[in-house]
Amino acid sequence: MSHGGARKGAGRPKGQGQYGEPTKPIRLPESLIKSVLKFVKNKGYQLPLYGSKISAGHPSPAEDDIDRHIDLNEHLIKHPTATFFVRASGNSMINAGIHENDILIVDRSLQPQHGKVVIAAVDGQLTVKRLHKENDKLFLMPENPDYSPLEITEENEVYIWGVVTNVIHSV
Amino acid sequence: MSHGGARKGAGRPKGQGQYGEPTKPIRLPESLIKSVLKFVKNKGYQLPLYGSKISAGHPSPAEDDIDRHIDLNEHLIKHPTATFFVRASGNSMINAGIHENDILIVDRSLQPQHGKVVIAAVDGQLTVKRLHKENDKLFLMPENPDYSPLEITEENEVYIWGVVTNVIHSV
DNA sequence: ATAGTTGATTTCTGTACTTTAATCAACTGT
DNA sequence: ACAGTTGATTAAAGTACAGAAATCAACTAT
Repeated sequence: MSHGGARKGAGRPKGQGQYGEPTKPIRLPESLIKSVLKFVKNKGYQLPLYGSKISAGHPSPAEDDIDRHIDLNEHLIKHPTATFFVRASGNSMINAGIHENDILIVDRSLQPQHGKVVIAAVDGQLTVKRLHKENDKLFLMPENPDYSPLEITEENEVYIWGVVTNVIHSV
Repeated sequence: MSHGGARKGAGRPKGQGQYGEPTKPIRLPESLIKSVLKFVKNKGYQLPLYGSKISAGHPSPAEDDIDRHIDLNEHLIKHPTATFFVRASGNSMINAGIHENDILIVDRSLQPQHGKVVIAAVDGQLTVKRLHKENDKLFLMPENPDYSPLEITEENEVYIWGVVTNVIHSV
């Protein structure tokens, strides 16, 4: 009086889970569970990055043109604990591609070297400038002919916060 | 012959876990476990966004100036399944803040309306232009005086891929 | 006294196990 | 014959439980 029985194909099919693949229980801090579930739902925000050439037709950019998939956080933020964002104001760095209200990604763990764009505090105001070293003198150089360089001396209290790595501009 | 015994303060202290807060086991797809652990280690990539004013001194940008904490993915990508990235080439949109090699964030779920910056396929080549509607005619407008507008007609095979929402520029 | 040892206690952590879900095939009634 | 029912089977999902870790206080030896 047997029903069913051992046979191929019986049982719940594989890949029927919500993720279509095997899962494992992992302990997560409660405060992050919500955002982790969102993160997982979006497959870790791994989105395709295309080049500029696409094959003809228009079903979708050609698969073979996909350079790779990237996650903005991982791609832009190398030192998460040392990184912060600043909203840019003014247009003294317009020629470096920094516009009013852009979001600047600042990495505090990078050395502010000659030629780097840095965030500096001048008179209690954050400002973006390119750091320029010349004959042991340090300058904060704007990249806009309407503005003047500022030399960093003992007198003026200038503190360099970090190095700007990327600019996020809203079109 | 008893040692220890029930008493206040005995036992492993609370908040001694690696996250300093209660945890819960959650099932995750195996392929994403690695990146989820990274995500959790970085506290969900929630980083502070500062304004441009800071209080004097230089221990750290004043706490009260923190607008909020943001996650780049959540902030920039509203429709994860419809979003992709394209690397910009050429400088026909320089006046819109789009430079060579910038990464463009493109949302395919947004309507390409008049005035929006769009990604279009022209002759099998991806191009960025501003969409311009005038008397029922559609144009792809460069934002660089050295380039000319292109009218979208039945003849030329122009397909609009999506709307550019943000530009990521490396300094 | 004082330092080290040991049992009791509490929390943390990973995974084993139970419950639920989905499918197949034999069985049953019309 | 055909549709519906039921047991067997396998996979998925959530949780309970056992072992590890950390701390306290009584005990012990010096």
